[in-house]
Amino acid sequence: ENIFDRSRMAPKTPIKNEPVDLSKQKGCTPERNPITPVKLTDRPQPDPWTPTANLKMLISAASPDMRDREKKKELFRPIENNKQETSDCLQYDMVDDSVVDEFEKQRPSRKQKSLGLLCQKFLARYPSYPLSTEKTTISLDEVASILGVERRRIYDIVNVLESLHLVSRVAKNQYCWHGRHNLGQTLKRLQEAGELQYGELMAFCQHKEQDLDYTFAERRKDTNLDSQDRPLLDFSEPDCTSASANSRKDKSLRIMSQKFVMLFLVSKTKIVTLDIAAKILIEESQDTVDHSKFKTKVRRLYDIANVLTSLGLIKKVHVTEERGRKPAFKWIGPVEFRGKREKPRGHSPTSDHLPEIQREACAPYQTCAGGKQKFTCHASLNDAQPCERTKKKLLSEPNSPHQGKRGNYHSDMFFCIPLACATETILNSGKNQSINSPLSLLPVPGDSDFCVKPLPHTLFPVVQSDLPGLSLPNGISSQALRPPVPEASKTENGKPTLLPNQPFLCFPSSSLFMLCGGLQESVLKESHAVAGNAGNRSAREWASPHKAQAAEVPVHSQKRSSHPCPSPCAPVDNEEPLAKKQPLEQSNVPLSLVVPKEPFESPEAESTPGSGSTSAVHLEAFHLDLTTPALEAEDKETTKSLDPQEQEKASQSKDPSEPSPGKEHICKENANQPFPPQYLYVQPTAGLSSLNFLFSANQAPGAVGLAASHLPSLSVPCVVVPSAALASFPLVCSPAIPSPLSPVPDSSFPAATSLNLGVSGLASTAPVFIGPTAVVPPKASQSPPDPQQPAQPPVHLSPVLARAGSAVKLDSPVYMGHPVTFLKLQQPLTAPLTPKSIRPAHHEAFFKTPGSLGDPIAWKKSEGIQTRNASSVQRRLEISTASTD
DNA sequence: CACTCCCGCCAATTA
DNA sequence: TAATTGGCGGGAGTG
Repeated sequence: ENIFDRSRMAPKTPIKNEPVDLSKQKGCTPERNPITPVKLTDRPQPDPWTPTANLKMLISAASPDMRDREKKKELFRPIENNKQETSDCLQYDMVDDSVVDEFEKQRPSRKQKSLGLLCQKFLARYPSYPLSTEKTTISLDEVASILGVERRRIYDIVNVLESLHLVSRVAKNQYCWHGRHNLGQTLKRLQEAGELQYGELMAFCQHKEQDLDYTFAERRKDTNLDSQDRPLLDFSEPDCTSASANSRKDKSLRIMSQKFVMLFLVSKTKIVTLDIAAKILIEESQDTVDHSKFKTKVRRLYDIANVLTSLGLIKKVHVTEERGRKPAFKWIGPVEFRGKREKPRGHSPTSDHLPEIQREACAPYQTCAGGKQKFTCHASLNDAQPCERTKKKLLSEPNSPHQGKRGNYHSDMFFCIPLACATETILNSGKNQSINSPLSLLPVPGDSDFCVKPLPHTLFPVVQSDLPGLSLPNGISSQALRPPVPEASKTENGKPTLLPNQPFLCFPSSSLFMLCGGLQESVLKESHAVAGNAGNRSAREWASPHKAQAAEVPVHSQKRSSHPCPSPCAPVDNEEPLAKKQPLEQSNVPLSLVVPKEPFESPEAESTPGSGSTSAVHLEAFHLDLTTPALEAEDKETTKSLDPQEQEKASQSKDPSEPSPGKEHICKENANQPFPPQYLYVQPTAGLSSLNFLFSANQAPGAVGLAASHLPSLSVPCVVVPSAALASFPLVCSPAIPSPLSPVPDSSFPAATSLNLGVSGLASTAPVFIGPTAVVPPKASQSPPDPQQPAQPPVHLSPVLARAGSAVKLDSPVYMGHPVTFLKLQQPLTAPLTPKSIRPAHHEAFFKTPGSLGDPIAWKKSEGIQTRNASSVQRRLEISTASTD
């Protein structure tokens, strides 16, 4: 283990010494002895101190120069070096502070011992942007002794840094320092993941914090899913990670850290209050939040916040709310990640980084996939073969036990993220650009498949058989997913008319998105014009990622450290859409928490993306499966529920408008459809796998019994589409209503959707949208009735569905005509956001929905993963039901 | 008193 | 079994 250190260690060590001093900089005078400063004050005191001091002394004597030199060397880069150097200088200065320290020494105040200060010292020892070539190893023992603290403290720091991939565990006692080169990507991923998981929540929070809290509690179950999500977060680093290292289970601190960061990234205001964060982060299933638990969570958040503060990512602030002033933290780090701001230099991807880089750039998906394939799939979306692979995998794997495993990693989850991104975009969509990308995103996953495939096909009668797959839990996810894919392909092939016959369709989250996208079309269009192709791509990629996720799901990922993928999506995403999107989104809301994005966004994008993401996260397996299907659906799905998928596709195709290019094809085809079919679309909830179902207004409800078993039986025209990427399956019920969508201008998506559906076959009159997405509202408004009806059916279908129904009820009150809301969610995403236009409504809707969601929770618990899936589904359902209107 | 959050026990995991 | 990790919460420092 030490080996690594050897070469570098020497130099570094010295450096470290200096750093110590740094912490004190504030103090004042610069003096040389770094050692003295902080530590002295701290307690390490006598003993430790001495030793440390000695070391420092030695270092200072000899090393200072060494260190500098070395650093300089490392720093080769001009620019970065400059910065670093500067920092170094600072450090030195810090050291100098020793004088001041002396004063302080006498009384080591608590502050001096703070984790934040300790973290600063720790960070001072390493370059923010280390040369790629050089790997810096960190010896915990060494650092602990140098900094004069117990090792336990170092763990606190390292765990948080690890969550951001600034370091990775190489071996026992050994961590590898990566610096901030990939911070941008990591943040991006987190943002994406956050969108999926927390988008909804954020929205809620904004509206009703308290409610949210409750919601959260309810969702906690879902949260479990979150745990699964973790993986997502964990992007392990390729290089350093040692398989062994990862093992630890969950590492709450790591996960919490990532989630906490996600909240900031998802929050429009970039301000997160501790209490809200704690509530959101309390994963446990327990509804009741123990006060003690809450306190513990808050303690941890402080620990994390201190580290993040030291990293310059957040700062402490106070939010004055009605109830009073609350401690909060504001994100002051980068908001846009494309460029990876953090990485100043164009650092070459050096050895260490390379892997990651590659991942990011090209392979990211693969990487993530841990199951590389997954990513591949992603890519594959573009490439036929890969996709197929993924599909296969999905098919096979998904079914396999793994599904749920989180083990796999989160990375998978990440994949999902793309969706999230999309969502975000959507949110932003208000803004065209962003929107475009989002749309594209949404569509992408499925799109490519869908689009490619003839939308028309999509409509084939739903195969009930497919439904089975849908059946909740395990089977469902995998199956469902699978089917979709095949279907998609099939759709292309030919099963065009699904819709007509089928009462309802289940769309993979992706599909949903698609739908949403449709709604957003307008937006998309706008944006697309700009982004157009690019958007499509992104979409594809995303889609593929989803698939990948699905695929990956089965695969386990590495343990914590391994993160496979550096966010595949990121690369792509970052580029166009994301950047655009994000900015927009954020800007919007002032709320303390994340606020929902723009109304539009919320609706579609979110729904879709969110669902996808969510599902991915939570359900992973399920979602994955589902998603996969969508994407890959062709292969798999065909077998199973191709039809549904197709429908979904169709629906997607509807969406296509949004999606950009590829999708558009589909869309066009779909477009043919006169208009939105009526259906209810249920967004998948945020993180979880959500199943999106489209119910034809007509059939709606009852007819469709979604229950897994039912589905098949249902001869209904339902189509279940696996959400391609995500697991979530949005449900759409097409009521027979016609117009709801049309009204929805904003939500082009809905409209589009409806159209598609209608065209596809659903004759349902009024389309109802149920779903998190905002889209719904418009539709909903128009077709108020639907929601309920649809809801009922769902109930039949599966518990989930039922819930959905129930949820719907709940929702209904909330929304006025909006159907909305989604269910899911704990963290999910939520799509909550619905479209901007919707916003007001959305907000409410969301909230309300959540309430409805509560029921779902129960379900969730019922079964782990499955539950999750179900939950998501349920949620969706609920959403759908809710509002009708 | 409320907010922070240090400290370190001790369980879970590893080696 | 010993060592490493890290969850957790008592309770102290600060304002």
